[in-house]
Amino acid sequence: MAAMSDATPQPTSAPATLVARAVPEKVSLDGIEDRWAGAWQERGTYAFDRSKPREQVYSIDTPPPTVSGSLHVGHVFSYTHTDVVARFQRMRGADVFYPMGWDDNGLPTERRVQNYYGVRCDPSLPYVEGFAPPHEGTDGKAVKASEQVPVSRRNFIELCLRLSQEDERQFEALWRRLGLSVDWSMTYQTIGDHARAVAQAAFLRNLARGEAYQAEAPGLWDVTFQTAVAQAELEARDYPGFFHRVAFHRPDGSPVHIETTRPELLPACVALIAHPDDERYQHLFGTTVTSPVFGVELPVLAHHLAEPDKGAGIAMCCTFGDLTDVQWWRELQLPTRSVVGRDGRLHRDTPDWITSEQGRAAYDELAGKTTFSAREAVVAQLRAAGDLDGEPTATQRKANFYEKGDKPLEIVTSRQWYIRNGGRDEDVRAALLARGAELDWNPEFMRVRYENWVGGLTGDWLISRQRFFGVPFPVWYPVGEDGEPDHDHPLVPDQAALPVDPSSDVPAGYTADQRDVPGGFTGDPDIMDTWATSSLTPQIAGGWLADEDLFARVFPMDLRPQAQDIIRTWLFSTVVRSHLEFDELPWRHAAISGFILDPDRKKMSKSKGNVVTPMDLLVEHGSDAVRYWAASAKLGTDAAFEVGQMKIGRRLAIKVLNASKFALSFGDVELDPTLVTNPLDRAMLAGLADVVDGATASLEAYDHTRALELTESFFWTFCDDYLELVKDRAYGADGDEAAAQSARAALGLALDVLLRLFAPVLPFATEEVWSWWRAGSVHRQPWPETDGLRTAAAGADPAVVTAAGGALAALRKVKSEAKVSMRTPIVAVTLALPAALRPGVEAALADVRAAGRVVGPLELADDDVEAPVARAAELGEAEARS
RNA sequence: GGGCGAUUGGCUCAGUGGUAGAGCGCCUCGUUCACACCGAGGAGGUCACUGGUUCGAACCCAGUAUCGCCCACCA
Repeated sequence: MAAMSDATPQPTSAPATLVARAVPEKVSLDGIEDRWAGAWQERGTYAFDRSKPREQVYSIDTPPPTVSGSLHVGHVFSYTHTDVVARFQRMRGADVFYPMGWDDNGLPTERRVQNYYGVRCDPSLPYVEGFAPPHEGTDGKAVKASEQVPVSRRNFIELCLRLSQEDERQFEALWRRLGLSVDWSMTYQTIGDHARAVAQAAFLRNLARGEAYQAEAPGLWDVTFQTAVAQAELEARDYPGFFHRVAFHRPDGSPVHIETTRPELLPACVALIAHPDDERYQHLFGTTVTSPVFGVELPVLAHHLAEPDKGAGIAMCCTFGDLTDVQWWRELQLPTRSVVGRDGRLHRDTPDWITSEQGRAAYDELAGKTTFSAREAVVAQLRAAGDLDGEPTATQRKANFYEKGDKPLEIVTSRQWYIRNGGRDEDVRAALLARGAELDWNPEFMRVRYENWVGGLTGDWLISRQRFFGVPFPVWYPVGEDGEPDHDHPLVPDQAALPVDPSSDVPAGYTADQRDVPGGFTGDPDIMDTWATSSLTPQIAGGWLADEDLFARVFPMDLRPQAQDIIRTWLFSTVVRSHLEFDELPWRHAAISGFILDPDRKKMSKSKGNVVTPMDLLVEHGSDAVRYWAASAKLGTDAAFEVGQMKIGRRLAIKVLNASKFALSFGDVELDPTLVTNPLDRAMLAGLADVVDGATASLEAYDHTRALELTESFFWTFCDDYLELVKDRAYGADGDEAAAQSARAALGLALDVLLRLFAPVLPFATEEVWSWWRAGSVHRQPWPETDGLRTAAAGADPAVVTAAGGALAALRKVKSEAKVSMRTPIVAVTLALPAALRPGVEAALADVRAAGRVVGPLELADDDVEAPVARAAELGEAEARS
C-alpha cells in the first residue's frame, strides 16, 4: 500500500490505475471499530492544524457532557449529528476544530465526590498537601453526610479532577468507538485551572464594565441546598395544597375574608390587596384591617395585578410568598416583614412588628418550625380564634422548584451577584434579541424559543450560589473597624493571578493574619453558578487569555450543537457573555437536536428504566448502524429509539462492503473518465453527479437526513439495477473490451464518490473499503465534486438508468410471477414501454438482455403503460449449474 | 392562558399546489460464482377532523381535536 497521503487522484486530470489486490475474500464488520479507531488515533487523522487562519477553520463549541452522570442514547444521537457536520466540513477542506470538554463543575459532581471519597467541601479549611481521602469508591453506597470529612476547596477540586479522569476515560472510549472525529489532544474540564481562570477573568471584566453587580434583594431560594436559584433553573411543578379562607377584621370587628394556601405566612403579611376596579372592595381601599391571631394592623390597597376572580378576589401580601408579592412590595413601597429563614424555618426571634401579647405568644409557637409544621400550627390557631371560615379545601397549585430540588422555593432577601442580561434593561434585551435574529438556527423554528425566553425575562441573571464547590468569586472586601465588610468596594486580583480562591488566597496589600478581623479583609464566600462557567465554553475551549493565537483562529466559532431544553440556559447565557465581552455572537450556526423518545412516545429517562447503555448498543449493532439511526433523524425533531432503524443501518454498512468488493472484482480499476463510453454508464454517473449536488447542498444547510436519503436511495438503485445490468459486460462476457473498460471505470468512479458521500455517516465501513484500494484515509479526502462526473457522463440523461432498471424489473416480474429462478432464460418477450422510456431502454438494450437473461427475440412496443411491462414471455429451462 | 412542533399504509418516517412514497413488518417466490446480516415480486393508506381559497390541496388559509415540548399561572 502506498504511504498515507491526503492527495486524491483527480479523475479528470490524473487517471490512475488502481489494483484491487487487497480486497478480502470474505468481508465483515467484525472488529472494524477497534481497528479504525486505533488507526485514526495513531495516524492523527483528525488532528487540528493550528497553523491555519480563521477563514480556513471550522470550529465547534462541543457540549461538555457531565462526567459524573452517565451517557445515554440521547448523547449518542446528538453527538453523532455534530460529528457528521465535522466530517463533512473536514472533507470540504476546512481545518476542523473539534475539541471535547468534560463538565465536572456543579452539583452532580459535588455529590459524587462526596459519596465516592467521603469528603465534603469546606472553604474555611486550609489546603492539605498530599491529602488522602478516607474512602476510595462507593462500595455501592454513599458515605453518610455525618461521616464525611471536611476538606479545603482546593483539595475538593483536586479530588473532583481525579475522579473525573476515570469517567473521562470511559466517555472517551465510548466516543472513540462511536467514531467521533474529535481531536483528543484538545480536551478541557469545566472545573480545571484554565476554566476557573477564564470564568473569573470574564467575571472581573464584567464587573469592571459594570455588567456584573451585586444587590440585596428578595430572590428565589432553595431551602434544601441553601442557595439562591436563577430564573433559568426554575421548574413549575404541581404541588398539592389547601385553600384556607381566613378572616381579617375591620376596626368595627366585621370580617374581610381572604383565601390563602400559605397561612403560615400570616405573620409576614404587610397588606391586603384587591384590584382597583373591584366593586366589592372599593369601600376598603385606604382603610386598615387587623390580621387574625397576630393582631397586626395592615392597609388595604389597590393594585392591578390583583385578580378579582382568583380566590376571594382580595389577597394578602406577605414578604414574601410569591413573585407577585415581590412586585407589590416593590411598587407599593411596603415594609419588609420576613419570617422564613434560609433554612426554610420560621425565624426564632419573635418579629418586632407583632406587638400584642397574644400575637407574640402565637408566634412563639411557630418559631423555628418548618413552613410545613408552622402551617399546621397557624391553622390550629386560626381555628381556635374562630377566624378560619369553613374547612380548608384541597387544591392543586403550581409551585416553583429548583430543577434539582424537591421542596418548593421560598423567597428570601439576600445579597447576590448578577449579570445584566436584559431582564431589567430594554436596550440590552433588544440587543440580545437582535443577536438571536443574527444566529443561523437549525432548525429555524427553535429561534422562537430563544425569543420567548429573552422576551419573558423578569430580572437580571443571578450568578452567585451559596455553595462550596465551584468557581469562587475572585473578590475580597475590606473589613471596617466595626467588623463589617464593605461590599461597595470589592478588592480584585490581577488577571495574571487567576484562578484565585479568596477563601485561602490573600488580596494584594494584605497579609493572611488580617483575614476576617476589623481593619482587615474577608473573602467573598460564594461560588458562581455552573452556567456562569458553561456560558464560556467557546472561550475555554478556544484558549481565550491563555493562548490568544489559537483563540484568534477559532473564535467566533462556527457551530454550537446542543439540545433543545437548554436554549434558555446554555445557549442564551453563552450569547450574553460573548455579546458583553466581544460585542458579537459566539458562533454563526446553532444545531439543535431533539430528544429520544421511547416506544411509548415518552422522553427517555432513567427513572423509567428504559435507558439502554450506549456501549451495549454499539457492540450489538455496530457503530455505523447506530450512527445511521441517529443521522436518519432531522435536527430539532424528537426521534424514536428504533432498533429496527439500526438494523437497516447495519445492512447498509454490510452492503457497502459487499457492493464495493463486487465493483472491484472485475480486474484493474482505472479512474479514467475518458474510458466511460457506454450510455448506461454515463447515465449512471450523471445521476450520481445530481446526488452529489443535492447531498452537498443539504449538508451545507445542516440537513444531514436529506443528504443521507439521497445517497442511500441512489446506492440501492446502483446495487439492485446498475450492478446487475453491467455485471456481464464488466466481466467482458461479450468480448467487447472497450465496453468492459467503460463499465469498470464507471464502477470505480462511482465507488470513489459513493464512499466519500457515505463517509460522514458510516466512517468505519467506508474507511474499511477505502483501505482495500486507495491510499490514506477516506476522511481526509476532498468532498466529491461533480466536474469529473459530469465530464465522464458527457451530458447523458440519468433517466437511462431508470428506463433500463424499469425494463429489468419487468423481466424479473415475469419470472417472479411464474415462480421460477431469476436465472431462468427468457426465450422470447415483448416489452411494452411508455414512449418516453424507449430511448433509454434502447440505449442499454444489450445490458438489459444480459441482466434479464433474454436469449431470444426481445421486441420493444410503445404502449400506454406507466412502467415497462413484459408480455408474451416464453421462459426457457433453468440453466444447469456448472 | 400564550407559543412552537407533530398528526401520512401495522411500525418508523420522507413528501411546501398537479393522478399518494420509502424502509421495516407482512404475503409469494427464488437464491448460496458481491451480499441468508441475501435477492425478486406483491398486498396494504378517503394523508387527524371541519370549513375555505384554487381548474386542482397531504401541502395554502381559518377553526377543532389529540400528542409532545417551551413559557406564564403559587391569593
